[in-house]
Amino acid sequence: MALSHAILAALNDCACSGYDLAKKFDGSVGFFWNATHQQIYRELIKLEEQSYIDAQLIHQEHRPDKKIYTLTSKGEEYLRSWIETPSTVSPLKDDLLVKIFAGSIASSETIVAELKHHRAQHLETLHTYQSIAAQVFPDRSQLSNVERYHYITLRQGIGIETEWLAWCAESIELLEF
Amino acid sequence: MALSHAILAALNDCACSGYDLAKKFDGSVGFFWNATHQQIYRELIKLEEQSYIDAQLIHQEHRPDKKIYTLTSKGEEYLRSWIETPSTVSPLKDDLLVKIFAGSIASSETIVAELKHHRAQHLETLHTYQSIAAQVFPDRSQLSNVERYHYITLRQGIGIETEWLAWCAESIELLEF
DNA sequence: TAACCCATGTAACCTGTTACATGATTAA
DNA sequence: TTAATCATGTAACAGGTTACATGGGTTA
Repeated sequence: MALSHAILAALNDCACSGYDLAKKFDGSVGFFWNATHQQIYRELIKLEEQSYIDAQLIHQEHRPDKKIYTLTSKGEEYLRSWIETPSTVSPLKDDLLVKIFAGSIASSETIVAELKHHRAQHLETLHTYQSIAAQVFPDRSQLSNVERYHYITLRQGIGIETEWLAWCAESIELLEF
Repeated sequence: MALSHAILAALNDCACSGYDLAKKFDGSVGFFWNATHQQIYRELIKLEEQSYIDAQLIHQEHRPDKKIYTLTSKGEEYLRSWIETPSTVSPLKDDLLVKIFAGSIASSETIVAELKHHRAQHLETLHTYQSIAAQVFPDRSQLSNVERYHYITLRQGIGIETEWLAWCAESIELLEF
């Protein structure tokens, strides 16, 4: 039931359509929870059946109609009670580490190339996070309550990506010399 | 098809039964790929059908019989070719970050308590990794090829857990004062 | 004598992925 | 005129979770 929580969290941030949500899941919430548009549409139907969200049909000229979803008070209560229930650390699923674990059956050049490839991806993600930090949180001493929480999640991304980069560099060195 | 790779990687490390694999997925490979025993048994059947692994039935007195699975050369080739195919960074799925993203609908005490709870879990994991490092890799200048790769994955765990701890501490401070 | 370990499995269900489908509008 | 954007959906399948089931052996 975790996709539902991510959707409710996104809708709590701002009411929007399934299509908008799908785009949000490519940024913001999507940085720590990924989902395709099909999953989102399916989940929205269930959430509406459970009265956690309300849909308002918006008729548009020259564009397909859309449904704007809003959290109901029941949905908000449900989100809050989930947040208040302690959880364990989310399990990892990481391809790169599986590859490196079995790395000895390939050549070290292959593994080093893959590490460099991942280093480039992490560097790009770090740059994305840093530019969001500069653009949406230029003044860290003046954060609203909502902003402070968003900023904390951004800091996590920046810290973790920085750590990945350091580890990639260290591992490449260990394998090249 | 990623569980299959994790199983092949585990079997490449050492031939074992489904039951042993399930235990391995609570440590070693399990640190970066989790799976239940039901998933493992189901996947083993498929891998055997595809001739990526071979089963040898071991009859035991006073204990249920068991099947020891070994990688075939076809399975090894398949694992190697997967490792040689570049992959993108694995997507995240993290409950805590979703909770914090929507943190403003709960009290800051709730969020701080959850951060402390997670900090304790990360500290425990870090200790686990550090004791493995001390016990299985006491002399880092004398690593075999296989050990070097395992050591690199352990270093990742140590680095990431350390970063999580730093982030938890920083976030708690931001919310408490 | 209760609980846990060894060892494997079935069944039902939920979640996630991929492909396909529609149809108008807008920018290159 | 080609591709992308807006907006929603169906269908089939793969992967993951939870509960249930068996039955002997060992440890507290």
